[in-house]
Amino acid sequence: MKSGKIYKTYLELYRKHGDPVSLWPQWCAKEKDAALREIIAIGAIMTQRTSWRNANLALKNLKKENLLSLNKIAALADLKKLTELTKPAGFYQTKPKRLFILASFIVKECKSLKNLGKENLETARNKLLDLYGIGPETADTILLYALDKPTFVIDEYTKRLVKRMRFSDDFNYDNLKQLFEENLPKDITVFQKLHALIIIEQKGKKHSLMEVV
DNA sequence: ACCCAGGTGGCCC
DNA sequence: GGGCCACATGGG
Repeated sequence: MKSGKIYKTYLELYRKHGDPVSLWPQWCAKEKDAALREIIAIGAIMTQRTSWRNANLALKNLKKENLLSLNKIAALADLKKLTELTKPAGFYQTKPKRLFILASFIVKECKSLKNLGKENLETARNKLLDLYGIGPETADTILLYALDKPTFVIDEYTKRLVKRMRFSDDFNYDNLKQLFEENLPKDITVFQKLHALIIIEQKGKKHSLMEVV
């Protein structure tokens, strides 16, 4: 493809919508940095094929029970409580299990999210992809937003943009990811902001998770 | 009574 | 290895 089209789109979206501060709920902004990164990792699972509104209900339930923490989730004896609290996010047979597996991996194998972030990007990505319930989009969301790694997230919104703008007719996840990464400055804030702007462009700010409190 | 929402893993061929 | 399909809740 003609180089620069993707970056130009970023600049246009930025001019149109302004700085996309955060896709995460307002109440998350009050969290401390390390806690916010954990919420993002947990939220990445809760939002799988689920409206942000419902994902946010699950996050708020976890917060109310003081379980919005990888350490606390990993320490649970069974999935009963997780199942009950995350029910609004749907898929109650799989999401609690996925969440527990992710939390256990971070706590037991890595010791902390921060430690996972010290790994090389590809190593960390492959470790996440090896976990049950973590596919490329969830892995990249965690890497980009919770670990500040330069990896581009491809979701349904991004695919629709690619289709509409005719950036590519190959919708393979890794190929699309590579296309964006090759046509953008290797700058995590650009990756983060473009992904957010793509969503705002298509849904409108009023529907974003940010507004759901 | 439909349809859809930050996907993923398990089938099938 | 690509193409379907089930999975579940809450809102329009």
